[in-house]
Amino acid sequence: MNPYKVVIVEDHILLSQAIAGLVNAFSKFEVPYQCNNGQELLDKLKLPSNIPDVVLMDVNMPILNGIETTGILKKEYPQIKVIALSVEGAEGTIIKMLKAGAKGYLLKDVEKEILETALKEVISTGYYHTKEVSSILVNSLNDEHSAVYQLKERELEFIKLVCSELTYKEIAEKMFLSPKTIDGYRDALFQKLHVKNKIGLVLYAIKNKIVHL
Amino acid sequence: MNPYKVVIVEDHILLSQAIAGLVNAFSKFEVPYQCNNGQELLDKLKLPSNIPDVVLMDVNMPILNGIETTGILKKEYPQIKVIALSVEGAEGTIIKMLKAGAKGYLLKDVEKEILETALKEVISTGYYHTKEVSSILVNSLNDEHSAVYQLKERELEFIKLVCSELTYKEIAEKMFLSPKTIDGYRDALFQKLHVKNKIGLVLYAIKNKIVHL
DNA sequence: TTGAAAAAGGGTGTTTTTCCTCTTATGCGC
DNA sequence: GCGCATAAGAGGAAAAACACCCTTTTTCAA
Repeated sequence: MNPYKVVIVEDHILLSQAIAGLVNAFSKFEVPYQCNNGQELLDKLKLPSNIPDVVLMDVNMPILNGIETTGILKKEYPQIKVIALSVEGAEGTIIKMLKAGAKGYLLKDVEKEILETALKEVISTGYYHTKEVSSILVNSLNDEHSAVYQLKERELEFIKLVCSELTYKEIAEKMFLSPKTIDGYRDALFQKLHVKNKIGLVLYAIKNKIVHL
Repeated sequence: MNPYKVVIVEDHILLSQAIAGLVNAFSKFEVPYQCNNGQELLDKLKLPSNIPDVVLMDVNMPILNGIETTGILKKEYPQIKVIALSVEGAEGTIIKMLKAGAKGYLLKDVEKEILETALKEVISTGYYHTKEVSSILVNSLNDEHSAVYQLKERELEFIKLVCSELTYKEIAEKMFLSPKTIDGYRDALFQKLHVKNKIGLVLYAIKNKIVHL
């Protein structure tokens, strides 16, 4: 039987090449090609012979990130199993990836044996999660960390503007809202996110990757 | 002639193993062992036969990080060439690593050919820097990004307190200073760091690892 | 279609932040 | 001892942030 095709989507080329080396060394798996970002993958997939069995997907990438890409794959190519591969263990990120359709989530500090197990499990059972990810999932079912999912588009926009050193007056202008409405956004978020002031909002935003540094 | 010994110090095991695979594939280089953090390396080095020619050093690691470890190596084992390997391109970090004694600084998104070149160059000429790192070095010689080194202990303490959602009044109490003196700290920092307000201060602190999330 | 909920806007007052200026101390070279 | 730079400390006022309580408009599902 032919080996399973595993495509790596990862912008850190060194890591990408290195993982490809590992996967090619596993029996039953091969890496036909690698991509630097989600858009490259989508371009490749237009040719049916390029469709892999598994995608090892980095989360943070330029142009088209792992979350967006996984979401598109789920719609367009549901037969492809996506395993997320990330340095980042932030709950928000993990949950976003899983919601987008990832079948597994590996932190980049796993050993190669785990990677091989994950590939085999995803092929045979359809999913694979490490203990760490499973426990994070359970913990975040209904605590304040999942609040990020209840934030509306407008609130996210607001938070991003707060993080760019603007005053509320300036934010009001940018969002075409009255300063009073902005007060409302602020007060609502303070309560929702359990923070005391602007600083707390900024810290929350950074921790939950609403803004990037 | 014997191949050069290259030790990888990296807490992300998958990446560590992957890089080891790459390096072992280079002619003239071999990886005798790998470490998960700086402390493991120092333990290993107590046995003279374990002393390598080059260390590929991650920057962010638990227990003993890359900057501290490099500093110790410079003193204790000056013959070992350290090449920093990091996902992070923050100027502050790069400068700290180079000050600590790193002979090269590679971002983890370099291609394996660059890694091989870097190893060869460091062995033969004593250093290797990519264009990116060189330009960062030049740019940061005398602009505001190097300001972090001019910050006094008290100012760092102040910034840390700002980042913990305290008001200036509360900070004044914690630092046993009048709120008006705190005003002075704040105004001085705004000017030094070219930020407009508290938010800017917080962002600066996070970017430059004065505080951690 | 109606009524509950969410979004937008408003008033008023307090607290905190920000900006500008000023004095006092401290050290340092001559 | 004298001038001079430099840092700590502080006053006053304006701006912004924060808190609390309110009304109108829109949305959307029962």
